[in-house]
Amino acid sequence: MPTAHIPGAPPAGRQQSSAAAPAARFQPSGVLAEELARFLQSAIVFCEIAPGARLTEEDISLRYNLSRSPVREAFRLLAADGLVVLSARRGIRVTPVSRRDLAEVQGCRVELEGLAAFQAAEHAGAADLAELRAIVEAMADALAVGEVRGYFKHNVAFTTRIHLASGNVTLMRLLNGIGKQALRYRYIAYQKVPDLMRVSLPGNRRILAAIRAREAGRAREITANLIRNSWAAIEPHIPADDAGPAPK
Amino acid sequence: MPTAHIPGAPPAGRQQSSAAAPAARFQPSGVLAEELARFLQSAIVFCEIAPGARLTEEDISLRYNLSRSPVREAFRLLAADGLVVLSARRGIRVTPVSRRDLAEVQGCRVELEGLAAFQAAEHAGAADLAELRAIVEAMADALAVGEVRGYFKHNVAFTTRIHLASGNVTLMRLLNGIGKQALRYRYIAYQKVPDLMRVSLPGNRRILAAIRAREAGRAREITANLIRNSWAAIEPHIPADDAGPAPK
DNA sequence: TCTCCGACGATTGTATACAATGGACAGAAC
DNA sequence: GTTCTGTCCATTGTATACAATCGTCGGAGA
Repeated sequence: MPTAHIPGAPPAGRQQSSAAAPAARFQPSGVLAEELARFLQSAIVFCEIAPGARLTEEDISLRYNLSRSPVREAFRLLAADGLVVLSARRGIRVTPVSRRDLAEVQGCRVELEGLAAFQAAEHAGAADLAELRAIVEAMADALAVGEVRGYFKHNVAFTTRIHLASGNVTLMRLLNGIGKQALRYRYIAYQKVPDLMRVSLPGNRRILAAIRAREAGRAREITANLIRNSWAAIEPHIPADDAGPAPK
Repeated sequence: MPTAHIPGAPPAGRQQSSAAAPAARFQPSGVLAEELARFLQSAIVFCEIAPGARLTEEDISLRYNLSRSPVREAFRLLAADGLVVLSARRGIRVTPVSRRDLAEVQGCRVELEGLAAFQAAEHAGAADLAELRAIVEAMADALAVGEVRGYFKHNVAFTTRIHLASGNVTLMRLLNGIGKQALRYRYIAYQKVPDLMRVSLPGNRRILAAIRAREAGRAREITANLIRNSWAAIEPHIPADDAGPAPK
């Protein structure tokens, strides 16, 4: 079975550094492995690489004209975030989506995002509050014009900013680890149920209000509820079980 | 500044595969990177490599007679678990311990371990319960003869088994990520405050009882309290702030 | 026709060589 | 004496070659 198609990549032929054929849309600036991991992560989150798709290290290294070292490292990074599954000498698979996985991810998120909101309410500084308010406004604007992807990105920024405001690096590390996986589901949600925006925006406004009022417990509750709501909205759009016959 | 001393390693001289000089106590059987990561992890958790110690990839590869590839990968694994901090071209440092870090780790653990206990109470099967009971007895035996390290290991096994019984792979992944870091603190705790065992054992018995009785909420509460207790017991034994003048 | 066995190929695991970068230190200029 | 600057070196980043392993597929035998 051939490996999966990957968008935004050169046509799989190795290319010289002539001006005519730029190195795809992947243009590394710093450390290759990290750049590549970010690039692939985005492709996976936005379902440009399908869940369950199969990849190989050599595949990617040929496609982007890199050596296998950084490619290999990039895949380890993605695996640590739960976005791909490595199996020795059997290739690499993009983690499939499933209701079971969704339940696990959201269940953990209820606790951790709740904790982040709680601690953000305790520790947020003026700069955090101002930034959060600005992001909420950007979300409102995106909602007004119906820009789903724009709303999604601002929503993610809002969440991330709350994590930051909590001042808890360990918590951020954990949320980062699970968050990548969650992002896929969140994106699917907004794609399939754009109306989720109408519920999400007021919810986020209330979270911000609770944080500003230093009502930590309330911030936690609202956050938890919002996640549970979106969870319920997403669930019907995820295949019921992983796959028919589990591929051995 | 020379790199840190590492116990259980050959005397830094490269050695041939003669029978006389076995390859240290590190004897890989499977994938080198993973084996090495496990080996180093244990050394870090048991403070055989000091917090804050400096290492380099080449250092380790010479010491254990490996190439840099698996060594590099092992360090990435450790970094993903928060046990070391990588900084490009400046070497690798074993993550220092600090009260702030302790607070973050334990704060997250309260939520996640609580969730694990909750779900374990919901889902544990007969095999899980039997195993948990056996482990508790082993802990009691270790306590009876005052074997701190033995008690510690069984205690870790108990926790891990609860994670498993929760049936939540994502949660296990998260707990695994933060757990490695927590292990250091837990080990320091039992070393400095052996009496912690006397509090811990009854607590664990009550957790098990709650799980057997399917009282999920109670299992969560007891777990959370136990963690908070040990947290309080550990704190005085950790240096108040990271270090005097933050080394830039 | 079914099963077992063996060879081959795909894919990752490991080793090694080379490149690039950033810090430390010595020396000169002020 | 202090500061700036340039060189050198330690250390990681990247490229490539080779080894090991597992699955697959075809063929032979029952």
